[in-house]
Amino acid sequence: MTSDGFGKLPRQFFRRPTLEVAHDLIGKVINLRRNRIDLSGRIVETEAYIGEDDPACHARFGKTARNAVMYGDAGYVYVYFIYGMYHMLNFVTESNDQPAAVLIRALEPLTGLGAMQKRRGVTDVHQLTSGPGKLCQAMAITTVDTGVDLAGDRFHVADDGFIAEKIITTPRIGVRAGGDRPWRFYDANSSFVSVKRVPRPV
DNA sequence: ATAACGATCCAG
DNA sequence: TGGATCGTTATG
Repeated sequence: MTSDGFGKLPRQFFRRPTLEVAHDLIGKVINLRRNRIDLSGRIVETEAYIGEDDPACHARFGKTARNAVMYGDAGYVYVYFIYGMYHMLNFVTESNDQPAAVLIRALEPLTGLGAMQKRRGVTDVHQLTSGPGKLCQAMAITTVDTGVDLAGDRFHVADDGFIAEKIITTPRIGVRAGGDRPWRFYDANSSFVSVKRVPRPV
């Protein structure tokens, strides 16, 4: 049923330049199981956070207990808690000692809609996973998931053959310092993107 | 020890 | 457009 057998992305996929990974993740499918219920969603929006020189990256102050996983190998989950009530899902990229990750900002819900609606408290499918905080709430993703290996079976990303026809690049949403970097990507044809922002003119 | 600040979301 | 709400980090 799910795209499981078609192609779970290997660690190699994540062990590349973060901007490439963030771009290529558009259209891929996140699969995970929560309370014996399969959940899945197609990635329609991402953002790259790259290294200690990126003022918006959590690695800007160097290695700490919270961001340690970003300094490890690629293909692992990094979830952090923010604003006292929301969780943010990231996938670690690049190689060891190159702290970087891709923030998953929005999904098109595919499987487990009922469970997502229950957790979100709404039924409108466009309100389930169209935002980084929303998708974590819909899929019960918390800091407990930090460190999960995406090469495993309980939480992975797959390629089911879908190809986004048009991917838009814009500055990242909600960041102050480093807000000028065009490191956000989204599927132009998706109605599940969090914020429609016109790409900054050249 | 303490205070300021978010890679957000939703109500008003 | 402002407030909720608390872990992380910097500063005294």
